[in-house]
Amino acid sequence: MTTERRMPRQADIARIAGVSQAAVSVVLGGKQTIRMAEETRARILEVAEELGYVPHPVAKRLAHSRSNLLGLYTFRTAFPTNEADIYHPILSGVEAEAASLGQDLILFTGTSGPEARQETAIRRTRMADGCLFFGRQVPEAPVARLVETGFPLVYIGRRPELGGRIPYIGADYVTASAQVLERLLSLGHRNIRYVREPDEAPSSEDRLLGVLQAAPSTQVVRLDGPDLSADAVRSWLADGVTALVVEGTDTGTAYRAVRAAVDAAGLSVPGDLSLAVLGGPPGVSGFEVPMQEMGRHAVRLLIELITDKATTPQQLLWCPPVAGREVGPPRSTE
Amino acid sequence: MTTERRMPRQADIARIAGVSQAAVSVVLGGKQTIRMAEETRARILEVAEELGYVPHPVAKRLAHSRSNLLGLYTFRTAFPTNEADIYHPILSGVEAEAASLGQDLILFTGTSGPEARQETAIRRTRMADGCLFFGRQVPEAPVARLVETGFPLVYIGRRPELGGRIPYIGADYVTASAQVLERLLSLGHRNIRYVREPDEAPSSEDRLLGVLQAAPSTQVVRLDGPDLSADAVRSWLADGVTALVVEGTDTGTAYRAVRAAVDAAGLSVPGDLSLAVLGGPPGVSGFEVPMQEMGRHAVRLLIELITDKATTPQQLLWCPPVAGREVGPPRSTE
DNA sequence: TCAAGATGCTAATACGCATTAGTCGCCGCT
DNA sequence: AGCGGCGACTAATGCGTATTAGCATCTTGA
Repeated sequence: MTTERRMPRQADIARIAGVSQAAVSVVLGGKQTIRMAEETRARILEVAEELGYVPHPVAKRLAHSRSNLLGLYTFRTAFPTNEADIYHPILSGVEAEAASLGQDLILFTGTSGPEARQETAIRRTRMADGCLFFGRQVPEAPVARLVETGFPLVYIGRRPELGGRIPYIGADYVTASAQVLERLLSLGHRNIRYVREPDEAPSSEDRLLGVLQAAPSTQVVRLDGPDLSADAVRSWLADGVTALVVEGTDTGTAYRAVRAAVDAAGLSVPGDLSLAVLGGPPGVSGFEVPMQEMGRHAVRLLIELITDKATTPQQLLWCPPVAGREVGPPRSTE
Repeated sequence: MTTERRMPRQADIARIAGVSQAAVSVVLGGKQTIRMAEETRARILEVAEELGYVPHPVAKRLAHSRSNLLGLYTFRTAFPTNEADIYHPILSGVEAEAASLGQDLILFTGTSGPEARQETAIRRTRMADGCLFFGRQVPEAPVARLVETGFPLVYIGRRPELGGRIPYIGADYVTASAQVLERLLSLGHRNIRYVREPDEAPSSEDRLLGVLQAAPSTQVVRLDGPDLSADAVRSWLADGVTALVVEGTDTGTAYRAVRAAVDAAGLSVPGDLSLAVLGGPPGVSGFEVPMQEMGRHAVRLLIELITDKATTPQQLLWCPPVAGREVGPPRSTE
């Protein structure tokens, strides 16, 4: 036996309190710019309380164009069944920051499907005040449309596309990578090998840049699959290599491959060989990608864009170095 | 140099195509009840495509239609930093089903904060076409309001509150628990002890009901903290107990406590003692709570409620039994 | 030839709120 | 007396869509 009565609206309050709907809006909206007799204000508040008035969020949004909703476009599922979820910390940061700023989040589904579905999902993006985009993909046409119409969006991860007009929060891989190499150099390593993932991406280029900047003589090897043979590692060692630096990514495949090969070759780390990862699992020598912080900053930047207060729409965050146990002085080759 | 053009609306399409806004709405809305010349319809669609028209979801929703947005109210953070996240599989199911039904999700933030904030968050719930609620908490007043005004909502987990008017998707703990006990009985166990969590909840009562239904002579013990002593377990064994059944919950504290105590007592499982959990970690003897399925069903039920097609607004799902390695025949006490 | 019905569309309005541009009465001042 | 100004409010409008009632115009059939 549902009562099925309507929710009270401002008009109801107005009728009972004997004022206009506008008066109700003014009082409940807490506007100080408009004067209202203390008595009337009190009466309105009283009636509102009595009726259990709750502003209708949709109407509110339609009227003043802010919904306090931020979009989340993940290009994949936001709650993957897969345990090792690299985005999780970012999302966690996003949620925390959004909560503290009073913003709710819209999760767009169908972002991982075929291109046609993806595109309709990108359109739906507009129902939020602005949208966060995750990951490496940039569907140029639809994203360009968003950017051009001034729709606030922030990518997580550096994006040079569209002539550099895409706002983003990235990590400063160049500096962080350079620092890792500098540390190796200062420990005495002179023959260092850098192992890249097969994949290309700005974050990948940035790491390489940092590596070569700090240690131009570094030899670069590109993995062509998810595996690396123990023999390959042995031959590097024979060439005098004393340290391996591995690209770290979402999937961490390169690190796993290298680690497996090194173990298979029966080498001790860092006794026989130092090993560093550029943005790897927590605790491993190299540096850490500040995931949570990226999420938080992305939300802050997005809000700035929404409120037209953005100062720097493209920011790179500092990655804290990790000493770890995988790096040590080179084995004396004498 | 942003173009800063407004998003096109129906009125823009109407002007260009030389028809009324209503005509545009009719055509784009796919209404068959209203006749429209094939030519006009084509023209409108063409213009819409050209302008890249996207319906304004908020306006759509205000105008008594659907926005294809489902709310998610978690009473805690949706992306906890904590690794062991019991809700994750549910959320994963929700997301998958929502995606396949073309629904996006709104994550309400601030749902774990102080009561006042929680209440404003519950209000915001109306932004969506309907909302999923997670967990044990039922803030009676605001939820009653939602239910009474006919706002579609579905709880995940059985909820007897509000005179049983809350729609939910739960798990059939009674049957599942009874089956576990029946198995123990059929293996020959006669002296069984049931270990409950300190906490009370419908799901907790259900399990107890099932236990006593299948094996009325079962002794019930209630934990009063997160720990259990090895001595307690030893004394049970001395009393002739051959099997322990443990309540399983979100946190899994009871199971961990019992497992620790049994190990500390130096007992082998199931050699000395059989051990079963009512809804525990995957693979452990007892039964499994179909998390993913609950998520999926909840979404389906919510959609049914939204479209007024709900047949059974309260459903309990079957929990698959898990044989596992922790249950065996009782030790011959001769 | 004219009523009845079909066809193709539009005008008007609702949804619930925020906001802007007033309106109205009254007081103080010259 | 007349004017400015202020305090306290309201009327009107917009936000972008969906829906309903209804209006021309065109076919038909008798």
